Amino acid sequence: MSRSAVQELAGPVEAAIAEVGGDGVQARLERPADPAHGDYATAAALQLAKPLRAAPRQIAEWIAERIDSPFIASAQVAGPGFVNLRATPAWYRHVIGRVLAEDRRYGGGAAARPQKIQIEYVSGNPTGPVTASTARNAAYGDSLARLFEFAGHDVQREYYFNDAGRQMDLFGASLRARARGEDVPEDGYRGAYIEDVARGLGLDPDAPADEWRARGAAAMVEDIKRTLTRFRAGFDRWFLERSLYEDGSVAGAIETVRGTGHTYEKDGALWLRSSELGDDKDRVLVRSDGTPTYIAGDLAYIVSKLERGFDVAVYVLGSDHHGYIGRLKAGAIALGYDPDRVDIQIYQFVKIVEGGKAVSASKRRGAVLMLDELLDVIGIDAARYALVQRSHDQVIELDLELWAAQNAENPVYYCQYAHARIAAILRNAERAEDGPAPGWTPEPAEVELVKHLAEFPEVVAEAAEWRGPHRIVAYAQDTAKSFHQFYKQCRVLGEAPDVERSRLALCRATGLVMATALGLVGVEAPDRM
RNA sequence: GCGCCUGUAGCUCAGGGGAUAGAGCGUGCGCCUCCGGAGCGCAAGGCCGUAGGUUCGAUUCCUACCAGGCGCACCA
Repeated sequence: MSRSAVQELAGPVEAAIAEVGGDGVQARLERPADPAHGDYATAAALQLAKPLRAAPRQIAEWIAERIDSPFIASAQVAGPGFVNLRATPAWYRHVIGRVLAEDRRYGGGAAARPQKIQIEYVSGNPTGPVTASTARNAAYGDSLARLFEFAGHDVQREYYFNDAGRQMDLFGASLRARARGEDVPEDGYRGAYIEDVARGLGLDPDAPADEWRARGAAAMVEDIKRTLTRFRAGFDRWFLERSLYEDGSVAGAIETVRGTGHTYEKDGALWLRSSELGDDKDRVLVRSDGTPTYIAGDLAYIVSKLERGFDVAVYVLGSDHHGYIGRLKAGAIALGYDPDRVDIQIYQFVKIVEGGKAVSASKRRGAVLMLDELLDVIGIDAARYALVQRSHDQVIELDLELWAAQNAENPVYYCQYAHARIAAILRNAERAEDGPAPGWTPEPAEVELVKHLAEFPEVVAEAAEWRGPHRIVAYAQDTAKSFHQFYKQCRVLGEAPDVERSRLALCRATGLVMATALGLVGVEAPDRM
């Protein structure tokens, strides 16, 4: 783990804060709204006013005069008690040097506390192809997993196939009915793909429903894996719910919660007393007919996850499943685990529109946009970018026309274009650069760009901690903007040797960071477009 | 009724206690003798849903209310 370049500025400031009696108070450097105020600023003096019983501006003076660092050119008190800092050219050169030295590792390994994290995402019944709505789960979950890994956590990605239960029986029955030319059962699956799948299996229409179910599920599992791979959503393990029943895990989990005293019997069923553990109501674990509910399976799965040695199990679920939070946490407690080890992330729905008209609907009724179709229309990069650029707890609208456009209206190209431009400059350079020249002093556009590069490690750490990969997209967009401005204002090739060399180094450093950032959300950083 | 999420520019949305609230798209006006114009600059456009509270300081945290989305099975 490495301190970010911004923290290298904060260090001397914190030392000064400690000297004036603010031991342990963080500098928390921020960019002043007005660049005329300086490069970074700390509001620590304002927070110290009360404990130190002194005027904030006075404290700021004390801090400012004690700051001593080769990377800080000046420290000035301003406003109610801010200390405004100006970085030295040496710091800017240092930042570029660090990015180049750390290469694609730059920005990574910043997790405050590396953990073993298991992340389960997408997951669902293998009753049909992956839909475009589910794509948000895949884009978000996969980006989170990439972020965790990059931040320094040990990550396992898992897909949980709900291949047991009534939905699967309905799916099998629907396939069989279609093959026999009959109407699908009530509540059955009516999507157009059902007929294709039924035909593709080449099974005797009169084969037992069980066989239709098993063969259909196997085919859908393969189809789901193929589509997700195409979408660059990777998994280390494909877990089958059925296995939990077959190896006795479900029975074992039921015994465990019985043993901890969090169950009771009523109306011939076994209930989990979840209402006392934070859930809104009690839940049936074993039906009066003796069969376990899906909750029993969920409990067994929690045991499976946590007993495999993960510190935390992250679940990525759609907003229609938000009721799971209370249920799963209650289950974890009943099983004797710390509920904080179950980390449930809920993402809101995607409204897919085309020309202002909604195109998404339920899978069971058919007329649904599938992920493969979405990718055919707008491409993988645009789909990943569009689905992860906004906070996961924000309902989003995905306009097919906008994202399919091969022009400047399409936001994904803005970032990619910056990377391609950099690649073009590096291609055209006549000699390899070797870091910024020793006496180089950056111009304003360069200052701005380097600051962005310096802040990347913190952005990564925060994005991972807050489970918000959209911050990476926002960062990539900001950095791209900063580069485009630099490109316009500062010519690279053909300038004086020291300037050219330094700017080439800055270009290469920016290209590296852009590629890393886009890679974290599964978007490619092309050298040519 | 209860619970979760959300109300910020014309539209889609960033902003996880700090100074004059931002971006993309859209609108208007400019910028290619030079590294890729999928770009850059300038301008217009905001009671940050409403009302209270905490704080030196609130778009940010808390409460209530209003509005929208999603849920509240012995289905998964």
